[in-house]
Amino acid sequence: MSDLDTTGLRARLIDAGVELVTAEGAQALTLREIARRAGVSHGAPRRYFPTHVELLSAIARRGFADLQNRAAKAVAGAETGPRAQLTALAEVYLDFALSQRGMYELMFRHDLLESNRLGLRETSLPMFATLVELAGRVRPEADARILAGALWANLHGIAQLWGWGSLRLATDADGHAPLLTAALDAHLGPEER
Amino acid sequence: MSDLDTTGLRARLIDAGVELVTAEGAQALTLREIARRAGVSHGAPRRYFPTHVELLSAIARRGFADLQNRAAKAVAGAETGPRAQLTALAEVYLDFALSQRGMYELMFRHDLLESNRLGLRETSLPMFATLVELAGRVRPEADARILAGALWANLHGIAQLWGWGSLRLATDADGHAPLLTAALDAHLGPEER
DNA sequence: TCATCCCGTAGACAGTGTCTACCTCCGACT
DNA sequence: AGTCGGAGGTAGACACTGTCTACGGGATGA
Repeated sequence: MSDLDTTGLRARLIDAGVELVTAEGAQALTLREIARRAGVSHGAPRRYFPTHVELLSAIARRGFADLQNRAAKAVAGAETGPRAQLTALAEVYLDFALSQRGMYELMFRHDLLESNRLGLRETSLPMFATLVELAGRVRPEADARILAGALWANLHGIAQLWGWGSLRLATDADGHAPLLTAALDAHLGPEER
Repeated sequence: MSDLDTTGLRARLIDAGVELVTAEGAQALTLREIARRAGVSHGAPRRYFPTHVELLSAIARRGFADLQNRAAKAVAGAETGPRAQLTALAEVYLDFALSQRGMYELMFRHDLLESNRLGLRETSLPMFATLVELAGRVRPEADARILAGALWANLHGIAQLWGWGSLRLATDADGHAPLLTAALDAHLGPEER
């Protein structure tokens, strides 16, 4: 019944979708193609996902969970101190967005997901909570939620604009790194305070 | 031949597309529906736009031009001083993104546009150029392109995350304003330096 | 007058998401 | 043991999409 069931068709459909979006991008996530890759007819998914959107949402939830895991691991593995942990979190976030482009794209394609109803916002919440907590410790004088929200927005914007080439800089060799450090320095203050 | 022709079918198709995306959002921009609204058969657009993507790109170019106009007007109308002009530019940018959601969404849906080939990046460039110029005057010690890029990314992220509800703050009444001022203060320094 | 294109029509085709009728097991109940 | 019922998947229809191709018609130019 839940996504943890690794045997049933439900899980196989989600698996196929994750592979597909990773390999081919969000626009490849056709209901019929997912069914094909899962080895069933195009009508079968309807048993478990009444609509295409619900299947895509289940796939996106996998992405949010993945990102959440990476973020938690990064924070735990970083040197202590909120600033270093935030840096690690931000690096992992951008790395995820740029290495798992298809999945990241899906995760923020609100027209493809049941964004408003339960599920997705809840899944992305824990990462934002740690973001708020760490941001509050770095700059106690600021509104932690605003600070964290602005920082998240900055990361998201870098991922999107850099990710598909809207934003090209003179220093192409460095990639997105200078943007990331600029964002961190701006919102959190320079590294050595 | 160009988008400026207000009589031919080419311009009528773009007009219909702009109205449609404004009223119904990006996913409503069907080739056939645009043709219907322009009063022609579904095969007619092919004369002027060999593919769906090219028609959508022409519509998006209208959006970029509109945004560019608003930005220029905002900068011209603001009090002198780069910081005030940047604030006005940022406000206009966010206002555009949130009031013209469908068009803004289309403008950054790279899977729908001929993003790489000529046209779109060039259209969004002048705004970025003024962004770079103003940013360089506010903080001469920083790399202007990096600074402008990071700020643009922040605006874009706020527009996206706030725009469809990924980012909800405690202070719902204020809307996105605190995020905007946080971003401006972070990248440009507080208002009174 | 007649030939030539420009420009739009109309139909076909494969592919899509959704709906519905059916079929085929397998387990439970009498 | 025999039968019933429903869970779970199949298959076909439907309306819609983007693209392609054959066709028409009307103005323009030789």
